[in-house]
Amino acid sequence: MQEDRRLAVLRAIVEDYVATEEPVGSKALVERHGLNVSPATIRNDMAALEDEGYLAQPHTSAGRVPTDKGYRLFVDRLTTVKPMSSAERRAISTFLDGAVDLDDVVHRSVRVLSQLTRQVAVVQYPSLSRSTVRHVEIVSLTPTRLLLVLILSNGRVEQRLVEHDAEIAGEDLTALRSRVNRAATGEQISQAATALNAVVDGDEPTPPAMAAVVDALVEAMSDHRSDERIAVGGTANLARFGDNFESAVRPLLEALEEQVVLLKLLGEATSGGAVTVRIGAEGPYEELSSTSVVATGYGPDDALSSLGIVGPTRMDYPSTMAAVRAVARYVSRILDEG
Amino acid sequence: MQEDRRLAVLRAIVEDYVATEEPVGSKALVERHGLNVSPATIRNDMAALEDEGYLAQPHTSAGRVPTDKGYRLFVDRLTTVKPMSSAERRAISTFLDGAVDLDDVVHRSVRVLSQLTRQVAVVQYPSLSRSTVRHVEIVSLTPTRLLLVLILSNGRVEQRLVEHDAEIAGEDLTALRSRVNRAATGEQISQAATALNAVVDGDEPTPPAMAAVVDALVEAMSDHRSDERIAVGGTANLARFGDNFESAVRPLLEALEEQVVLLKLLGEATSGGAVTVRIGAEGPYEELSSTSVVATGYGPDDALSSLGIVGPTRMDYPSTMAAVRAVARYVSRILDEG
DNA sequence: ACTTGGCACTCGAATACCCGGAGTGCCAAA
DNA sequence: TTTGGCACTCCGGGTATTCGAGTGCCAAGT
Repeated sequence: MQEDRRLAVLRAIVEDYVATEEPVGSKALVERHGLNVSPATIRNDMAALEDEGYLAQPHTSAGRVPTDKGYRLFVDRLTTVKPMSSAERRAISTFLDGAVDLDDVVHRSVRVLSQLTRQVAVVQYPSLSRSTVRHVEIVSLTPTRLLLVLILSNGRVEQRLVEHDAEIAGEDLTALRSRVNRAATGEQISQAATALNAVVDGDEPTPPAMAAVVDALVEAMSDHRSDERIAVGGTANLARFGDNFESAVRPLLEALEEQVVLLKLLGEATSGGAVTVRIGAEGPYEELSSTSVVATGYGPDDALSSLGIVGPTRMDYPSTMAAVRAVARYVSRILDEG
Repeated sequence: MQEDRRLAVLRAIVEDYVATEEPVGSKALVERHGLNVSPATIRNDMAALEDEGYLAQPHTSAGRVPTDKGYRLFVDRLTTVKPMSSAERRAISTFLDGAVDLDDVVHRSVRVLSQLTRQVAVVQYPSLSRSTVRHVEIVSLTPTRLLLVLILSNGRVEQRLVEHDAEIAGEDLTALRSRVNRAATGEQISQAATALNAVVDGDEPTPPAMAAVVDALVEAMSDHRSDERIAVGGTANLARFGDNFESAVRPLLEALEEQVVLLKLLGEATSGGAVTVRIGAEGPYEELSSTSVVATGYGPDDALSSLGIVGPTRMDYPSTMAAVRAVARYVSRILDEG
């Protein structure tokens, strides 16, 4: 009974604080929400919640503010991710449907996500590691220069230049091309790499430049630089951080340029289809103690890559989570079709 | 005589103001710099400079601050772009030499430029329009799907998928490939497009899918999306804008995401090898009235593309211009070699 | 066992006020 | 044309005061 009300109070405080940006007091609370009790009762509850660490007072005789722990409880137990309006759904789909290639999908996703949430959006490019080899093309640019083009199932195209000493005859090149494709096409990228290496070590006589070509391909496959690419958008929304520029915005801007940090943050989210929320100092980055990350995986099994938003701990979690989830779904669908 | 001193005063004020961020008064001026006159004299000069619009007073009985016009005169007539220290030169070259591909060059450039100037750096990707076609590859993915790979002299690789109805025999494909390459290879991108179109309209019988292939290639060539790409870095330096977040930083962040605006700003700079400076409201964007752009072209003839920085009007122009110029030169050199 | 009204208390935010000092403009003398 | 002198202005920072929202606690009520 009382327990129920306490949770209701916590929820109400979170909602009010998110909306007003000001510590919320007992009186205002009971007025704004339909609690049928007196302010004094609420005060007792608030005191209890504070003891348990869910609320905090900026200073004596000010209203209460949710702590990280309070937000945590809020998102874990008090939140029902509210569905997006059909208008929003339509906006997402039409905007994303206009994309012409992979890069464009990513860019549009960042954009729509940042506009929807009015936060800084972050989208990791689809990672190589899960995708399969669709085709390998080998082109002779000059007598001693080969261009390798590696086409992957996720739409990404990597190319490498290979120099070699001996000239290669046309038919050798054709043979090389077909052998490489036989070994790699259709394989997941990691298997493809080992399969290619096996070809070189095998019994069949290998054309002269084979080793160099295979090396370059394997390197291109295991080069996860493109795994690490990230698109960021909506930085202008940082303006709404309002106060504490030096303490909050600057470290965030720095983190946004340090892709490693971002990847770490997003990475935590890739597991299991749900939307993940990291609140305040829960992560290992102290400088980001006043920011939260809402992220989720996307792509097949939600395991291809991840996307999300970064914002102040004081944010509208339900809407934000809904937006992140919705965008992730649409992106997944589009990647599936493409 | 007096004219000379006035200019010296203007220069001194600009330098002091940039360094201290505070309006500079007559007394401080004559102390800090070796002017051999009394403060009263300086006051007269300052009053004159104010009449002419080069200085302004934030309020009565405060020191003077340069106006945009003042900065303009400063960069136009009072500035000798000071050479970079050899340490800085070395830093630039070693950092840039580590780049592995075109994207990497661009990214590293933004990075080094933003660190050097402690401003927001902006680098436009090398534009297609000036580059030549190095090679066109046509790969048959499935019987009815062709992959076109267009390799340009600036290192960029564009690819397009083409669907067609009729199946294409291997020798037809080879013929197609060689004819396309004969027409396009080595040509500037615009000429290549017209040459390709000419092939289709010519007398020789054209293989069935020729038209579709040519169309796709021409479209890829005239698709200037990659012209419009831009890399931005060093946004964390915006923190040093200090005051006026809403009025200055927010519009800037928004502009940084509106690539069109950035391109416009950079675009002005592409002409004639020198470093261009746009100060405050000189451009068409009123929201950016307290920011300056320092930019220059790079690449052969400095006409390939452009790079620069965006920062507050109150910035150290000589150093900044030097840094921009130095980075542009190194990037040009690297692109030349690659 | 909760809830509620009352009441004294706290503390930040806003307001008013004052003061010092840096800076100016102007004038008369050099 | 330069310079010293002088009266004046005005911002920034410090202090005092007030105001009010909000709290904690207690005793009474259900």
